[in-house]
Amino acid sequence: MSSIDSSSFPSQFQQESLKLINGFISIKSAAFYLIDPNMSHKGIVTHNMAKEDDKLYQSRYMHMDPLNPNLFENSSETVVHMDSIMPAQFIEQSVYYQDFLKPLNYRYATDIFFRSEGKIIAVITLLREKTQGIFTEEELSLLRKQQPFLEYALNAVYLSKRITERKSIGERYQLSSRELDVLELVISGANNKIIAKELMLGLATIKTHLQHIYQKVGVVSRTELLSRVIDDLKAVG
Amino acid sequence: MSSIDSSSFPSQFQQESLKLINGFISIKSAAFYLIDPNMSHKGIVTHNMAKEDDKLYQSRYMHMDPLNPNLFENSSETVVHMDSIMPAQFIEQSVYYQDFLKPLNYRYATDIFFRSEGKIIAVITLLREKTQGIFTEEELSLLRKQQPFLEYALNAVYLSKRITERKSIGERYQLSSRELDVLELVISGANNKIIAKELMLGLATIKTHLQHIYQKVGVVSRTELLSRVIDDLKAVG
DNA sequence: CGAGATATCAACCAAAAGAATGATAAAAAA
DNA sequence: TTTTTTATCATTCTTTTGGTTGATATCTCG
Repeated sequence: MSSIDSSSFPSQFQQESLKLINGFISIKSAAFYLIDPNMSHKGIVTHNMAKEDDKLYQSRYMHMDPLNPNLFENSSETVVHMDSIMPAQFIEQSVYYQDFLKPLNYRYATDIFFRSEGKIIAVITLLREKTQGIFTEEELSLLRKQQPFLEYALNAVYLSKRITERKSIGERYQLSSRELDVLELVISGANNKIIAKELMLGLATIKTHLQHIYQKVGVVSRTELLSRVIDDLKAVG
Repeated sequence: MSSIDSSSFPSQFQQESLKLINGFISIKSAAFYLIDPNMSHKGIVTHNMAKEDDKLYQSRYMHMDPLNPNLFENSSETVVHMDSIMPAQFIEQSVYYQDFLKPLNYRYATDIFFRSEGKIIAVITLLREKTQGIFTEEELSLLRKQQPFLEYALNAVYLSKRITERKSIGERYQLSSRELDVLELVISGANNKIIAKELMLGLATIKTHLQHIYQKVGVVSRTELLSRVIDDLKAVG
């Protein structure tokens, strides 16, 4: 129970997240979507919701969803309630509501967005039927308090899983070819004097290159730089 | 000056957890302890609390703490409030309160326990002063709802990495447990001063431990040490 | 019990790394 | 063509790390 099967890891994370939220606030259904770079849904975990409903949503109604993540890509909102961004009459008259939500007996929708490096990488959708009432400010506030930790944990899990599209440090931080030469030797354990000799450069030059590498990578020391390399390797392994 | 990169720091999980809890209930101070098999404190992250206070607790008062994890090892409690398990007069007359809590201006204490395979592996201690009032049932209930997810995330995100890493490198080079503590922080990118602060040791002690690590691993510098760790990770992956 | 390992700290010195500034020249990009 | 990036190096100063020696206390294993 406590140890983790890495194969089921991401979805278990999603399940646990939904369980957590379900413990806090009353919902009819919920879904936790992982989003890949081209914004098609992946790794969907649902709570009290038929998979077909999600399929329908993606194929026919996603583009008209007022909570579509695309619309919030450039905002910093973490929790968005449909009834907070548009009047009730407007919602109830919309095609999206009449054709999609209403037939499934949903009335209130709230999305929680999770970002990584500015981009939305995951969304939790919470759905309520009419009788459960609107999402209150207190409930939304609770969700907003919860979001940062979920986002942190998600990144710690999800990002380390995105091995395929992972780029090496050099590409990721746009190091110049000479800087890469230096980095390679640093990783091999060489000190500056040895690097200088190896590349037939002055000691000062190596130091300058290193300063630039630190800047680009966003670290302040050789130790942190190597630490970063180790993290990248961990993400692969 | 040289601040460490918080994104790779091992204690970030603990920091985020405390931030989360601090977001929805009022506390004066908090601490997140990781506990190793022999129940000595490790990896302490505090919120609004001096490290010395924790040191004092561990050396002098831990054994008389009514919320001592040892006392709950065989229970399944997740959230325990001191005032829920004993009468107020009893607490206020106890040596533990008079000599430890009171001088530091604490009155109310609640512990959250996290288990792995039945054993308590981590504890969050929440402390309030008298004027903040007792922890209410609603607050305790909120914490009990939060606990399972934190426990899951702790086991999944945080500890799994930490433990495997510790074992592999530690066993290969026969490092002592303290040397591993230092190595772990070196790998995280910390410099000696920060390691000293984190482990609450003198700078000289860290240097000595490092010398021993260098000897055992067969390197002559921090850079080479990290290089070796990178190689080892590559070999595994 | 005693030897060796472990954990802690001090003081000192040397070497390495890092920070800041400035300079020159070629290459690339705008 | 002008500007920006890259590559090269120098100087100076501060901080960090490494090397050594030695001290003390605890713990563990034979």
